[in-house]
Amino acid sequence: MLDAKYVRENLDAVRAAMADRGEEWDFATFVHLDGERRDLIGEVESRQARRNEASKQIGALMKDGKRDEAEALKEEVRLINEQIAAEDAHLAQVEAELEHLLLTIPNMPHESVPVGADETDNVEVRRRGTPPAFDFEPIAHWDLGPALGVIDFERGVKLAKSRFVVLGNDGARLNRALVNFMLDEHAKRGYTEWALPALANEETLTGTGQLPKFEDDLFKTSEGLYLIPTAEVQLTNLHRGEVLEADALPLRYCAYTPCFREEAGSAGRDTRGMIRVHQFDKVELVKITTPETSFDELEGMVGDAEHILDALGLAYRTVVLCTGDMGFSAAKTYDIEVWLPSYGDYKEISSCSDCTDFQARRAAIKYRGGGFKGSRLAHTLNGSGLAVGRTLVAVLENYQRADGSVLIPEALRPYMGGQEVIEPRG
RNA sequence: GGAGAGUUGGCCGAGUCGGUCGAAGGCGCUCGCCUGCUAAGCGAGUAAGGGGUUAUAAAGCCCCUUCGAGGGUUCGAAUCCCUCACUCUCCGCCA
Repeated sequence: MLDAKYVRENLDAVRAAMADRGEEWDFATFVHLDGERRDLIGEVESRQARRNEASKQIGALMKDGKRDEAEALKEEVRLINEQIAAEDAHLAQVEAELEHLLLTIPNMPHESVPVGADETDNVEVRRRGTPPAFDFEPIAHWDLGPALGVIDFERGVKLAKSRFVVLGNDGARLNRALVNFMLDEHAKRGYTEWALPALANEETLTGTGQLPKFEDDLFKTSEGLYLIPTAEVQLTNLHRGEVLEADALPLRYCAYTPCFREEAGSAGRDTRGMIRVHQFDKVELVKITTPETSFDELEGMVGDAEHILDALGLAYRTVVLCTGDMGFSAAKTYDIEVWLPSYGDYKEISSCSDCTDFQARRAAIKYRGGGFKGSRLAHTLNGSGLAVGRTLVAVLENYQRADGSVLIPEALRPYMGGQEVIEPRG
């Protein structure tokens, strides 16, 4: 959420930013509601001030036994209250509309973000590793997985519905190895690990920006709770409504959770395999920091995510998303894309964003003690480190061999009981 | 799921026959004084959000709201009434 005052005082800049994002937003209604709100507040408050004054006088008069004078004042206050009630109702309606409007405007892109319309305008910042050169025709994971007995698409559909998958045998074990490997590596780099609820309430999802605008992307329970689409939601909201101490920052958190996405609107995209599914595992990184260090922390977070790919020996490239491709809450986002032979291209495996104070304002995450009076909004960052399902896919596809087996990257072997190869079933 | 107790400022904790309570006291924190260093001591300040004022710097000043949330009674509610949420204790159930 952007600050109403900021929008009011920087209308042109915000308009330009929304144009860069390719976003429509109702500026005219905002200006109207914002002005109306302030007018109403002025009126209501001056009446309240008069009422408070009169009430004090009544108290004093009653003490002095001047009943008649007190009664006259009581009558005046009754009238004032009627006026206040009417104006208050109007004000509440205006504020609700304004609030809703503000909750639907995306974050301002950082000045370093390239302006562009869509993913073709993203800018590559680095490329590491070399895609494997196969002396045989590599098999896509949607064929390789079932052949190895490690991925079962049909049974995922049977148990739940389409776009759910089952991992079995060495696949289940590899998945667990990846989770543990990632968490251990991030712990070494200063991230504190958390275990979190897989469900979250409306306030939590509003805090990080999924609600109210993107409810269609979420699974919702009959009790009004939502299945989390990412651990970012929980890690960031851990400190919702809190005032943190400046010297405790930055907070660096990580967590493994399952993630649930309705994937509404993506029918027909990545339909084969387990690239886009309703439930997947992810290790998430979140930082809460100060405005001064936030963009440095973003660079560090990207490095932490890339480290996992380096350690697994997977080829990848890192891109800065342009204004038109960035997510709702982000001021700047780096995507890390891993090489997938089945796509013959790099495919997103991590997305690291600096949300500046956008989520902090929604979630009231503040800090104090930074050499200023009172408290200020913190900055929040989040990044995948990494999407486990896609990492598993990348390992299978990139480490496959001519005989149909898959070599296990050395870094993972300690997590697989020393196992070095996944052999075809049978 | 049933019964009872509770929910006050960064933290702890006073505060019910309704007004002088945004709220005693303590801790913590900030500034100043004192002090060979440290410790202790002394003085002042220290909730949040919003509106206005000012030069759309900072500070200040004025006003409004907020004592879990929402509603009610009243000229006036932290204090009385109702509903809900959460926490704790006991019982039940259970991995």
